[in-house]
Amino acid sequence: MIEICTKYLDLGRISNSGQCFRWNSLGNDRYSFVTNGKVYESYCKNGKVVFSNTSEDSLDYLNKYFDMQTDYDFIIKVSPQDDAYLQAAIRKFGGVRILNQDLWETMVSFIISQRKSIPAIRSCVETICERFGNRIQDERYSFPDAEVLSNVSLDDLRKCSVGYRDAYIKSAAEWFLENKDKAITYEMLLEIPGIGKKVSNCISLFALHDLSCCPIDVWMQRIIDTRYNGKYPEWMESQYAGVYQQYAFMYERYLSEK
DNA sequence: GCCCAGGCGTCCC
DNA sequence: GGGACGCATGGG
Repeated sequence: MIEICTKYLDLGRISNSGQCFRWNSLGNDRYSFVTNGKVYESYCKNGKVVFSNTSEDSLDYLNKYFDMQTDYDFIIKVSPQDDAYLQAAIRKFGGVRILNQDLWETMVSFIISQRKSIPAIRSCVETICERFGNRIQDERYSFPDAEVLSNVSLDDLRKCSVGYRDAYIKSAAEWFLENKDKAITYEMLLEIPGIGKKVSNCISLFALHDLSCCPIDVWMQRIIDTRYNGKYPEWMESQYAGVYQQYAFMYERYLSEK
């Protein structure tokens, strides 16, 4: 068992943040998630986040995964104080951090994400893991690496409910194997069929950890149209745009559910 | 059954 | 460079 202490780490909200698709609620505010080829279990106790089924050798990984080196206090402090909408979003979702996720898994997850709901993305990703990943424990499987998916037939990919994205995934696998020794950038990702600005921004934010990247999906466009009269607010072009975007994305979805 | 989803590629102007 | 259109599929 290891613990991480912070006020900006809300497991429940992170699990529903739309940046990760392999988190599950275990009930009683406990969550499991698959990353780093392992299944982690976590809960919050006395202001600390506890990882109950792992030891010190995962501490460095989890500190990186949960972005503990970034000062969210500062990011929130320098946000525009006169923007009532953004400040309300921060108050509600300030416990969400931008995760440092695996590049390859994030590439495939967000290629799948286009024109799909978050539950549908989770379902697709989980099916791909069950069919092509390695069994870790119980019914949990690792995310298959690029070499494995590059050798899977389009038919077998399509059986995972990815639809027309099957060829995108396969060409992304080949691209990734060719470029795996290079430093991948936002611009390079745009070369891959099926990856446009929005998806490349998501990958750059959630895997390359460029906090200035600001994915504009249907929810963000709705925010621009209805909350800012069709004009991009200043914070969308700031150096922490991706973080503010995450709060706003979740806040707008939250408001629509009420 | 209908509508929508963390969009993109293509075509056409 | 911008706008219309088709796209596979599941969840609500």
